[in-house]
Parts: sequence; structure tokens; C-alpha cells
Amino acid sequence: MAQERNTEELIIEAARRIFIKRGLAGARMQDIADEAGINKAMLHYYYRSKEKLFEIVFDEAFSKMVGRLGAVLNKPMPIEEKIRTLIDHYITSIAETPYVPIFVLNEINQQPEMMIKRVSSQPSFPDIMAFMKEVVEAGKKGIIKEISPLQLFLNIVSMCIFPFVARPLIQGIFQQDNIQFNMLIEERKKLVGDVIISWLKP
Amino acid sequence: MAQERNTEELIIEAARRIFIKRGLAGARMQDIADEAGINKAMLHYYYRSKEKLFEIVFDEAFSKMVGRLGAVLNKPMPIEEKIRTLIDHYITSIAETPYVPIFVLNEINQQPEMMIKRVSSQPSFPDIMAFMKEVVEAGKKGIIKEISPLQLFLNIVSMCIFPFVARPLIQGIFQQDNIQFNMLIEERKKLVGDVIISWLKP
DNA sequence: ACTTGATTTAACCATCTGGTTGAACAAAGG
DNA sequence: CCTTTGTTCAACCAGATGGTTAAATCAAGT
Repeated sequence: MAQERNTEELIIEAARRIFIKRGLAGARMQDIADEAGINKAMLHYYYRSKEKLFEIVFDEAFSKMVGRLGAVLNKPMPIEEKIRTLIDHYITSIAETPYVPIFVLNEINQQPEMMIKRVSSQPSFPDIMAFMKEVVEAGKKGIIKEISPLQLFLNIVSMCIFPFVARPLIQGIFQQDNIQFNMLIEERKKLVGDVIISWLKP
Repeated sequence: MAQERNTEELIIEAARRIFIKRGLAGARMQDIADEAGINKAMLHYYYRSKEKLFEIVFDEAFSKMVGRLGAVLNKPMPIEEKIRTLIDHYITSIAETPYVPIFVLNEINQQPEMMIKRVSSQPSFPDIMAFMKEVVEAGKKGIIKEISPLQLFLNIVSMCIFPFVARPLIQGIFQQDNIQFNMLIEERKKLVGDVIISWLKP
């Protein structure tokens, strides 16, 4: 058999870069081929179609964005510490692949049906649900204020993700260079925790 | 001269719907023509090119999203009341055109250069800057906690906008129908204020 | 060396897409 | 009535785009 086996992975890496940068509608098969340094026909040899290739990239991105929530959520920990850890870890995780959220959110808005399939097969959802129950329990016990767990969750995720989604807007308006922006994000790992916890104080 | 003068506006309305739904890369001139109930050539007669048409729609959307912040910000009001009013009004405003934010954010990420021109000509930016100074002043006077005004601003905007950007995700994960989602948003008009204010208590 | 099966390529195809053209049409002014 | 001027349309065009094909290449097994 001929050349390296990693052509397959080479294609995925290229597809990942192009799709995340330009989105499904904006990405061109030729661009992906160029990015991978191969011929356009090879894309169809390894992955039947643009949609197939996209699906792989999207699945991966979706898991990266949603899945990482679960990691911290199911560890036994006082609720306050758990929330602070969650925020810190989640921001850190997103910062590693900062363009994933806008990509995922935009594609989901473009084809909401895509979501439906992934939802059921996302292993971290049970953890999220369990966490929300935990919040209700802690509220009843008076450990924290009684609030809607969904709203809490939304607030956390909003403050963690949004800055990355609005990055060019923020940098444009407030004239922040990349270093300043990264410092801003770094500061948020603790700050967002402060915001949430002060709200939850009974 | 022939038919109605409002063909022009008819086209813009159609373009608005299609562009906001599919984005620049995903929108087809034919779709816009169909949506407006006219011939494709008319689009080019009234507006030279796809880019020109897009620019008009994008400018409008950008102003709608960013501009409405200024309205409340420059009114004289105690800082706490101002923040609460800002949040309430901003969420209400976005809820009227809920698909605008994801459209604007995605296009800005696609072509960050676009931003640069709009930033300077956005009349509400001075108001934002003034507000941030006001926050610092209030911090020094001990009216509120001393925090980074940029982070405050980011937190507010995150919690106001993000739910709309992530709408299909939220509805998918938490099985919320449209009515439930709208109630969630309604609740946030006060709730987000609570979160911010409790954080700012000195 | 020859076969085999996976891999790679250039050339090609049908369709789509943004944009153009030239003619038809409709009214207002003379 | 006829010219003028803004408006509308069907037909067309060149280039892009996703996808196909048939032939070439390569490495291993025989």
C-alpha cells in the first residue's frame, strides 16, 4: 500500500481549521485540500462528501464545547467550591480553542435540527442535570440562596463563553491587543466566580 | 415612471431576513429576490452588488445591537438604578430581534476588519466610556465595590446577549418550548440585575 | 517479475452563483 | 402621439463549486 496512513488525520486537521474559520457555508473543499496539501479528489475518497467531513468536525467541536462541563460537575465537592472550579476549568478549556464556540453556536443556529441528535448522545448532560438538582438541594438547605438552577447555569455559561464569541467586538471597542485580552480572560477565571457566589449568598 | 417606490425598501426587508438567517456566505441573491417577490436583476439595479446589500443590512444590525446600549446610559440616574434599567431595556430590545446578535457576532468573527470602520462612527461609544468612568467614580466613593468597569460591562452584556445566541442549544438541552424560553428571558430582566447588583454591593 | 489492492492524481462534469445585457413596459411631459 | 426616463424582466455569461472518473503510482505478497 502507498503513502502514510495519517493522510486521513491530515484531512481532518485541515477541515477543522477551514470549517471553524469559515463555517459550513463559507468553507470550500478546494481550501481544505490546499490546507492539507493534497488533491481535492482525495477528500471524497476518504470522506464521501462535504457534509460528512463537516459532521465529523462539528461533532468534535460540539463535544469540546459542551462535554467539558461534565468533567468537574460530577466530582464530590462543596457546592461553592464546585462552582468556582467549574468556572475556572471551563474558561481555561475554552481559551485553548477560542474559535470553537462561535463556530458551534452559529452552525446550530443555522441548522437547529443538528442539535437534536447530539443532545441525547452527549454523555455530560446527566452530570448537568445532577448538578442542577444539587443546586436546588443546597438552596432548600439554606447553604445558598434559592434560585432557578437553569438561570444559574445560564449565567455561568454566558459569562464564560460570551467573551470569546464577542472577542473582535471587545478588542475593537476597547482597543485591547491580544495580550490585554488574554489578561482580561485570565482575570475572569476568578472574577466570574466572585459574581456568581456573591449572588448565591443566602 | 413605473411601479411603487417602495421596491427599494421591499428588497432591504427581504435581504435583512435572508442575510440574518443564513449569513453572508450562506445567503443567495436568488433567495433574496424570491423573498422580495421580484427578479434577481432588480437587486443589482437598486443595489450594485451582494456586498453593498449586505453592508446595509449589517450596518443596521450592528447599530441595533450596539447602539441601543447608549440610550439609557447617558441619562442621569443613581448608578444602581441605571444598571438595572440598562439590563431590563437591553434584554427587551434584543428580544424584539433575537436573531440579530448571532448574525452580527458571526460576521464580525468572519471579517474582523469590518468592525474597525463601524467602531469610530458608532454614536453610543462615548456613552459607554462615560458609563465606565461613572462606575470607577462610584467605586472610589464607596457607593459600589471597586471593580474593573470593563469586566462589569462584559458581565452585563454577556448575560443579556448570550441566551439569545445559544437559544437552540438551551431549548435543546433543557427541552424548553418557545413559551418557556420567553418566560426564561422575561425572568432574566430582573434576575440579571440582581446578580450584578449583589456583586457590586460594597 | 507480476499481481493485487490501496492511494493519488489530472481532467472532467453538471450545477450553481453573482452579475450583465438588451429589450420591453409604464407613465409623465411635451 | 411621441419622447423620455425610471422600472422590470427573461435570457445569458463566466467563473466557481461539489463531486466523479479513469488512469497512474506505489508497496507488499506471491
